[in-house]
Amino acid sequence: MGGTARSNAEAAEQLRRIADLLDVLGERFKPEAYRRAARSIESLPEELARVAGRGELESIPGVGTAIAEKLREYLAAGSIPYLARLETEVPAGVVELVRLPGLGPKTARRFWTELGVDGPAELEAAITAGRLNGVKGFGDRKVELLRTALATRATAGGARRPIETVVPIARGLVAALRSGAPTEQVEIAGSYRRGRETVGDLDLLVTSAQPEQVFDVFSALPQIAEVKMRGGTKETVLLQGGLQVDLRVVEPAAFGAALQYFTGSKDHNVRLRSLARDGGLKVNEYGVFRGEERVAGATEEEVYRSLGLHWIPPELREDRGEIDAARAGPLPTLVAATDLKGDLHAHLPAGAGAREVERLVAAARAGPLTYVGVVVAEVAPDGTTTAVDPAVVRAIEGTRGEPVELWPVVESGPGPLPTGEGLPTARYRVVRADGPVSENARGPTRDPRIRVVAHRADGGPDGAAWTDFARSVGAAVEVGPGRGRVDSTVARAAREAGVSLAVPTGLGAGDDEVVRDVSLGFARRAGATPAEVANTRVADPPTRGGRRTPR
DNA sequence: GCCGTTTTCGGCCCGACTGTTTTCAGTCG
Repeated sequence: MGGTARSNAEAAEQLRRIADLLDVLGERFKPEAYRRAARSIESLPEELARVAGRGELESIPGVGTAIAEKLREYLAAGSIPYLARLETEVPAGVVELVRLPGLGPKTARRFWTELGVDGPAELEAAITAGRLNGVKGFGDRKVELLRTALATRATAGGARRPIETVVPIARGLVAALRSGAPTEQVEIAGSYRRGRETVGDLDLLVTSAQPEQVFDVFSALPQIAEVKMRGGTKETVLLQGGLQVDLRVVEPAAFGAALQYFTGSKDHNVRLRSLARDGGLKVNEYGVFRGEERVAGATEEEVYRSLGLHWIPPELREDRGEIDAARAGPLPTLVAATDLKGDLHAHLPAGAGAREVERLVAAARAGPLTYVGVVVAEVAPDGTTTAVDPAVVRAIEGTRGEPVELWPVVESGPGPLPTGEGLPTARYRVVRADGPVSENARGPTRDPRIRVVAHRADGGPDGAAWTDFARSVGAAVEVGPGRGRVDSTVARAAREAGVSLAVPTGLGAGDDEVVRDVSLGFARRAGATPAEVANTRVADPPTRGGRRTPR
């Protein structure tokens, strides 16, 4: 395979380009079909080529005969002739026009076909030359909006960002609305609530008897850079830093319906609404209706119940079979913060002494956690070892039998552990997936003391190889944010292969709760129950073969 | 282009907001 790998992400990108082009060509339903297939492929837990190898492309939701054929072309040749043909029909600049805020496919097509304007630069020139004056549908205000869109396109903050960077911002906004505005309920909906790895914007939902006052307070918050739009029930703003936030005010009787609606995902909602239609009901953000009568709306539970479904945790609302499951019976209870009884992998700050050990114990006790695996020595890829101060090791060992036990841990790469390097005695190993997990690396690594496989490093093995490795040594896979994150897709594949997950609690990290909650979100998106998470167990969890390490 | 415990054809979620509008089209989420 020359050049870039034929990744699922790249295949999805090809389908999205087809969708964009079809949009401009005025197709009605095809673009959404291609985008739905793209989303589906992106969240696939395995490589497209393997699915294709089994002849199962058509079993991917949203992929039918035509798209499957295009995917096969892509896998074989790295390109799709249909896409190439569309690209000759539509100038590239016209697709760029659609990316400008407030400008959609209809307008882009008009610019292109009626005015010969086929790109942002050409549009800029046309505006300057006054060629839009007198064109139907383009008054002064509209032209001004286009000018602004063109001027800000380079600095658009529209990209999705990692959820862990958005959590502190979101919590600040919620706190401000709860304390400073006349609100009753305040929740964040959208992909944030679904715990997605990345967040494109924030959807805030509140109930209030005085929407105008809520908008006034919100508009005046110091973190808000610009109010983009404000109506009677919703307001859209841009924060400093470019994150877009939509705030909606609804009445209490509709709060559950609105929360459900704005939590999504889009595919989940589409399926839910067609299910409702089949049952003679209508679902919108105000409730579930039979004719004029509202039969549900105040809580999410009653919305789902009125459709004959058990409540579905937000993290599972991706139209991957959860609706059928919720019709058949209650869904499994997913792991939650209160289930976590310990942390298998924590670090002390560099140069830590006995005081930092005490601080860690106090933080764990507040958790409340009963054990913490603390890294006392790290082996770098070149074999050099960095160990904590011997006094710290003694302090850690001194917690044996205490309400919070600290367990000394060695962290290394996947190879065999160097011997005679002055390593402190460790209870178990945390392995960084920072090198190739080949057979000859795995063989000598068969070490029953490997408990956690963590930190997928850049350039390290992919999620599947890593999961295989974890299974082969009987270890749990650590999920969570950050560089080399293990996202919910990898975690789901691991869980389905029978591998336990480890959820970091963030002890010793800057903001404990953010790391813990984001990691929990990934585990929940993977469908993990408490029993499938290693650090929900109270005692020292069993290693491979169900044995317990000697205590 | 996809999809089907009413369907292999005829559907495809639905409402808020804006601008240029005297009744609606386009965009967005």
